[in-house]
Amino acid sequence: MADVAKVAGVSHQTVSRVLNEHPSVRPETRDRVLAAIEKLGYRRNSAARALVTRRSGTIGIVTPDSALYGPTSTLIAIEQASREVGLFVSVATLSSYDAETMNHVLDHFLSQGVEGIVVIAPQVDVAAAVETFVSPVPVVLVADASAVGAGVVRTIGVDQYAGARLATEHLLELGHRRIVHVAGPTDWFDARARTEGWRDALGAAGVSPEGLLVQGDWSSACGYDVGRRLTEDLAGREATTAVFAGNDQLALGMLHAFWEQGVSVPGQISVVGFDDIEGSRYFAPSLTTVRQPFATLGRACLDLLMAGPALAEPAPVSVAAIAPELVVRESTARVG
Amino acid sequence: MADVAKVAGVSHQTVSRVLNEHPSVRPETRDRVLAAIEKLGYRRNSAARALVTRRSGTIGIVTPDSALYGPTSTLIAIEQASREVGLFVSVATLSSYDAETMNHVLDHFLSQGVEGIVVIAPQVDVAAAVETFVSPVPVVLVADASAVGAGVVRTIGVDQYAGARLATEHLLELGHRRIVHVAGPTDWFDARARTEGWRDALGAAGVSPEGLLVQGDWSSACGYDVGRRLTEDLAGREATTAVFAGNDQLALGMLHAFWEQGVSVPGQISVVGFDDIEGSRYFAPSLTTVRQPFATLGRACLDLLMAGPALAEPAPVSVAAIAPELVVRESTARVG
DNA sequence: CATCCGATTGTTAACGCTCACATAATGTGA
DNA sequence: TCACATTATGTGAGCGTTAACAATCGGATG
Repeated sequence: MADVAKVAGVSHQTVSRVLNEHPSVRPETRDRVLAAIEKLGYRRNSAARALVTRRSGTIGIVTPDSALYGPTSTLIAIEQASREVGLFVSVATLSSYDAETMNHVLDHFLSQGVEGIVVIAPQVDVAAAVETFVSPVPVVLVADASAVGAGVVRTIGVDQYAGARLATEHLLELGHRRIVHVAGPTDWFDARARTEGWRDALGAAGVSPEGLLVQGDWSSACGYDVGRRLTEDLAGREATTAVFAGNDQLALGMLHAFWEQGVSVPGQISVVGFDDIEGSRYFAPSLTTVRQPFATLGRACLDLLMAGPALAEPAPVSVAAIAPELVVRESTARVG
Repeated sequence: MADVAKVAGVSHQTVSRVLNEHPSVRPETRDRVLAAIEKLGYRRNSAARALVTRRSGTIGIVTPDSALYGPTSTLIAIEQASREVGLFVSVATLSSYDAETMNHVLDHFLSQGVEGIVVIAPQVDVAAAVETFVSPVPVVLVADASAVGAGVVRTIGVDQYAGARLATEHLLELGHRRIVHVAGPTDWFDARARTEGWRDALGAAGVSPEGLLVQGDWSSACGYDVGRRLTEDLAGREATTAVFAGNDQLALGMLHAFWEQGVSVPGQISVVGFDDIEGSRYFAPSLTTVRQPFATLGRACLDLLMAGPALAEPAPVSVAAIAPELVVRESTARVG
């Protein structure tokens, strides 16, 4: 910077002013400085800048290391939203969710001078680990509303409960009553909320969920197994006529099982998924599912992060939920 | 740091020594400093550290903003490999690949003091933009070997060509001759290499690729369209008996089209994909495909990045290719 | 004509850390 | 006992930037 100043015949501070687009710099001077910068191929050192301003133009994102659709999509969405507002992101993935590891990661971010931290916390223990941390910069938790505990952090997420109700009510409207739900792992907020939504929708329609809940994980393999088992009691009087899968992968596995067994979907059984993953439109048959608006989530997440002064007192507790959308395709049909 | 020094009754330099695990600090002193750090909740400011050392324990990853399987998986893999060696990552996604944008991003990384940069460059223009950049830290290009140009960067990638040969030879061995290839966008290295592999495998078997190449993109929608068209000429004398899809999404779309039209896979036509995406095992039928070893890629990428002194002269040009693996499932069968 | 104002530019002092070197403390062998 | 390593610690400078304040200049004002 000193070199630039010398070439342009000004002080280093004037160079700094030009760089920061300070208003009171004569256009002529500015041009001279710009020319010098260009000539010397000068680049401002952002470490030095961060040192003095205490800002870095960077936010930190913490995410579990799973490669599952939800967390991954969320990560990408936040990354993109950040780029739109000119922020860079630093990413840390967590394989264990104890408070110590979490603190270590948040420490790193903090000492890097991040201006905010987003924690993608699909699982209960991740959220719990965050609660123990007091941060000088805003922290946003991407999780279900039910994750809010001590509440020093702002929370946002897609309304999984509403999505599940949407899905279940869709099946109910088609006349289904025996609607099995294959749930994801119980330590996932999403799984819990979806199960709740399904249960409540059933309850509202006067249907008992008794015996209709199947505990699973998020995998297609699991969906396949459940599909096989379901096929067996398809003959019975009290046959299942519809399934609400915890996610599209589960649905895919089930579809595969049904296809293999010659069970017609939606002829004999209707299937609804959750996520609208890339390709679910082309399953056999194309899958009715619940689409999560990740782009919206990403932007909302950043809005929340940037709301209020960066170094404010503990942020106001706020919880926001984004409405998902039902995408009706060919895997669901009127019962009978 | 001055505060810590005061509490511990030492100089700031000694604190610095403790933090950097310098050998010549008396254990007793070290403990005292550590206690003071703990007590004060002190965190080292890495901006200041980066300012003077010009290192940050962070690497930068540049990736196109597409949410496609390849780039995304690569990103995750590198992130995980980085974590394993204790490096943090900063991510920048690019939506345009001109040299200016690329330079801006690399600038940011550099001024942040990254110790290395990984550029995920699935497309030709991304790689080209990198070539113009001279970096004081090592740069690794994740791309096909054919991306190597001016060659100031090290290149690594999965051997798409070999994968395509594997896939095509598998079909050839099953007796197929009319093997259509649905290729990805021509500005993608992967698409080009896969097409080449297919063409060469055909050539080696004495089969002309004439009229068998279909230009597509990576989408299921495109696969579906091609599938529909293929169905029409399935009646003819010179019928296509197998398809090598550029990726699994394309394959999924085709499978959907065939399923819809009542075309039996692999009875009437065999299908091979590429990627082995989550779920391809549960397509209808389960998909024969080529698996890319992303975890290996991530680790290799980091090895390459960390090989040699961080601030060395232009790194030796090196190109490494990782062998993919054919996963045979039910979408392929002997012809006839 | 002296004074004050705003626009522009320069000067100096941090920011928090590590590096190079100086100094003090301890041990070692002749 | 003394010179001489060796180990442990302290001192001062400087990394490249911005913030705060000072200084200069050309009017406009009274």
